[in-house]
Amino acid sequence: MPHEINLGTMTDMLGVELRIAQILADRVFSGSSAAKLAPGHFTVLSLIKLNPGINQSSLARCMHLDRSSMVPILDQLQEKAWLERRRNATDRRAYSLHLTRKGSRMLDNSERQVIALESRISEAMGPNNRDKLLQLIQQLQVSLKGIESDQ
Amino acid sequence: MPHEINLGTMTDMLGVELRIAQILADRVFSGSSAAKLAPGHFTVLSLIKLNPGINQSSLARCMHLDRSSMVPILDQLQEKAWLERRRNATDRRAYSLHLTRKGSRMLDNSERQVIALESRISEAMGPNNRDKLLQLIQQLQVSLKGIESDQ
DNA sequence: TATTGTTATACTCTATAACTATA
DNA sequence: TATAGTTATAGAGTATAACAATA
Repeated sequence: MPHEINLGTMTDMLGVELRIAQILADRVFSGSSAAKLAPGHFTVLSLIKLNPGINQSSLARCMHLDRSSMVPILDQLQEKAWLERRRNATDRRAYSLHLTRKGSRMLDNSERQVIALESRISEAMGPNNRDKLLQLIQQLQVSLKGIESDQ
Repeated sequence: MPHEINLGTMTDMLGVELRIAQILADRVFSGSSAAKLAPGHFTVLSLIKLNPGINQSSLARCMHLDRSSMVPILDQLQEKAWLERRRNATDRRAYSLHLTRKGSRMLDNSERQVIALESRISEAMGPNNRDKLLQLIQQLQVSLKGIESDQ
């Protein structure tokens, strides 16, 4: 059996398809040259880049994780000297998270390779489809947040 | 801070947005009444329903997991008497996987509740958008498989 | 030789609950 | 009292390597 039969693996449920797509995406990311960064680490550094100075709890909420789950992730990133925890001057309970110069360089480098990967996706599925997909995934997030806060 | 500020949490990278959407989707699924089934279990049972008699290795490949990772998942499902491993008559190395009556009922029941959830998503983001999103996610899977087999 | 399923083992990710320090 | 961060701990989920049975 040289190739997998693809019939019958497609459901009509978003959750199922999303899960499979994400396993695949992680695998492709990890197999690419962007993989000096773990997939989850890439996400964290990207969010800190977009929100410099964000604190740990807010970052956890962005990713829909528990505060305590952020700690070992941030420990690892700090150990690699890719981010700094700076005591927040006005609220001394909190840390402000910032990328180090080294972390910025690492992220920029990975981003370039992710962009190369995204280009291949754009090529494969068509650039309009790729952009539409991104927009719809973000819309889905908003919808899910609405449903979550209801239930 | 009653609600999370949503600005600055959207990247323009599929991988990042996919990851966050999936964490959210799992959480919403788990918080819903469909949650008698773990999100991963639901995926497995759905795929067996679509491919009755599939063997463990093929199922693992469908989900892009290692064969050995399927074992404990299937053990759990078998323990709950939701699926059967039947020795394949023609290839006695392999098991054919089948839902039990009980497993079918359980899955049908969860599917109904997933469909209800999907309806809420359709309502929230518009039915056309929801359908388009599903189609694009499946297209993404195909594209990712192409890229994976290259690298 | 190759493949199917399994085991042993280890690693990663995540959550809960309880703690501390600050607010 | 409430919140930010941490710790201890436990539970999932996953992979790698090696094995037995079968092809």
